[in-house]
Order: sequence, then C-alpha cells, then structure tokens
Amino acid sequence: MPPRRWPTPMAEEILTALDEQGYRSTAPRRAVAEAVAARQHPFSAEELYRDLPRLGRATIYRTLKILVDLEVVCRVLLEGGEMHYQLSYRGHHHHLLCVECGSSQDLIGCDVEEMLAGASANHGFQLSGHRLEVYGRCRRCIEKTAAVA
Amino acid sequence: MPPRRWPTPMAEEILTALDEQGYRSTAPRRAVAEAVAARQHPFSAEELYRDLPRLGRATIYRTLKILVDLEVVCRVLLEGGEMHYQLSYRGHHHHLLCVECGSSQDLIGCDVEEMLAGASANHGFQLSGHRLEVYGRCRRCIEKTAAVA
DNA sequence: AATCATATTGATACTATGTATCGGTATGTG
DNA sequence: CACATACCGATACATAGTATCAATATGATT
Repeated sequence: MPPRRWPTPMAEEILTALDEQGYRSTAPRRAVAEAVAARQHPFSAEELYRDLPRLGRATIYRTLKILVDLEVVCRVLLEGGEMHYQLSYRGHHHHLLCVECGSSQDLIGCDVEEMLAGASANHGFQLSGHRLEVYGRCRRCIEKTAAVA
Repeated sequence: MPPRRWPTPMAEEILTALDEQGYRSTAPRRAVAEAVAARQHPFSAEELYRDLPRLGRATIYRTLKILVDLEVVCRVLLEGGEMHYQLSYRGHHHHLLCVECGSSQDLIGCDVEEMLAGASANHGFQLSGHRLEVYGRCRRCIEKTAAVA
C-alpha cells in the first residue's frame, strides 16, 4: 500500500483553485475539500453536512457554491429533481447518471451544443445556455443484472 | 368582441382530461384549470397559489401533480433552478426558455434522443430518460433590443 | 330527492434545499 | 504582532414541496 498523502491529491487541487482566486485557506474549507474529494458518487449538500457535523450548515452551502463557481465541483440534477454535487473537471459537460447505483460518468462524443445552435436559430432564438442530464443504467449495473439472470 | 366562453376552451380540455381518468370535477380543480389556461408564460406553483388564495396550498400542488402526470401540464426548469409549470401538449418535448421575458416555446426539429442514444451506447449505458432545457433570448426580445439601439 | 361510500379538500406540520443576517473569530498582510 | 476583513456558525427566513387527518363535497345508487 502506498503511503497516505495528506492532503489528498484531489483535495489539494480544490484548495489550490481556492487559493488562486484569493480565497483564504481555512479549516472548514480544507475539511470540505477532503470530503468532496473522497466522494465517489454525486452527493447532496445535506449528505456532506452529515459527514461534517462540526461545520455550520451555511458554511457547507457557501463553500459548495464557491466550488461550483470555480468549476471545481459541478451540480448534477437527479431524475427526481434532487440537486447533487460532484467533483468535476472544468468546462461545460454533461452526465450519464445511473438511476440504480447513483454513479455518474461524463458524456463524451455528443455534440448537443451544435445541434441546439442549429435548432435554436430556426426559431429565431439566441442561445445562451442549456442544461442536459441523461438517466439510465450504467454498464456495471447492467452486467450485475445479467449475471444474476 | 366574441362572447366570452366559460369554461375557457383550454380549461375545458384540462377538465376533460381529468374526467377521462376518473378524477372528480370539483370547484378547486375547475379554478386551477382556468388559472393554468389563462397563463401565457411558465409559472411557479406559488404564483398559482397567489392567484387562488382561497384554495389550500396542498390542493395547488396536488392538482398540478395530477396534471403533470396526465401530461396536460409540463414542468419547466428555469436557469436558476426554479421549477415552473406550463400548459402543454402531450408527449416528450423540450423548451426554449427566454431568460428575458420568461416565455417558452417548444423546440422542434431537434433530434436529441437519437444523438443521446448513440452516445450512450458508446459508454455501455442503457438510456432510460433525459432532461433538457435551453436558455436564451426569444425573437421578440431580440427585436425589442434592436429597435432601441 | 335522500343516502352513502369515498374521493377530495384545507389546515397543519414536516422535510429538503437553500439564502440573509449578524456578532464573534481566524487569516494573512504589512 | 497588529489589524482590517474574510470567514464562521447560529439562527432565522424563504421556497418548494409531501404527509396526515378530520371535515366536506361528489357522484353513483336507490
């Protein structure tokens, strides 16, 4: 087993992003960075709060908001309408959300933007943004079911 | 001016849809149907409640939920995350939402489904649904700005 | 038209997901 | 090490719903 690094590499990236924008390095923010980095699946703000009960609820929401602004974390809207958060690479992208295990993977090879631009133009509509979430079952969950049957 | 019809044609369609599914015709439902039909733009449940203060809040939400299930009304997610509702034709479709005037128009000539199916397959992902909202400025608002300048 | 099973209502309380305020504290800059 | 201020946590408030439940309205039946 390799030695445990502290802070975790992903958490460190978050903290670096904060520092670059002039945000102060505080204990609550370091704790949030670690907790966010440790999550494998999209999580709700309240779940994060439960992970970090010694922090104030407002601090959780405030910090998440900053991280979303910095595009270090992105928001993911579940099928039922619940808002979840997830560590993310910067830049606009979409998610394939597994409704069974809750996992998320980035959707690549899908030029929605271009298609929307064309369709919008036909409506005389000046496109400024969009939101797209895709729901279904991931490969792992499909295989799990197949194995049982 | 043509004579005012009562109930309004659109409201009548809503009430017919309810009746067809065995829902009872009640004064609150008739009031909601009229209020929904009278709305030109997507509206929030709370706005509808303000329009109909004599109805209970729960009734507003309950009735909206039924209408959404019947696909007579559809849910529209605004850019800021607020959920709005809108009278709608049945079947899955998407919206072009004007961030300036709040209007909504159905997006046609955009085969998102097909594109998503292909992209999902490449990820070994079994598609079951998606959510897409498009934000920008409608033709009317673009022209309004152009006229001023 | 009166009866009656039950679908529906509205009041209320509760959950979830945030935002605003504000006195007190920690940070990092000079 | 002083100090301005960014940040914190507690609290209250706002919005968007859902759950419960006693009281009532509906429509089917007689």
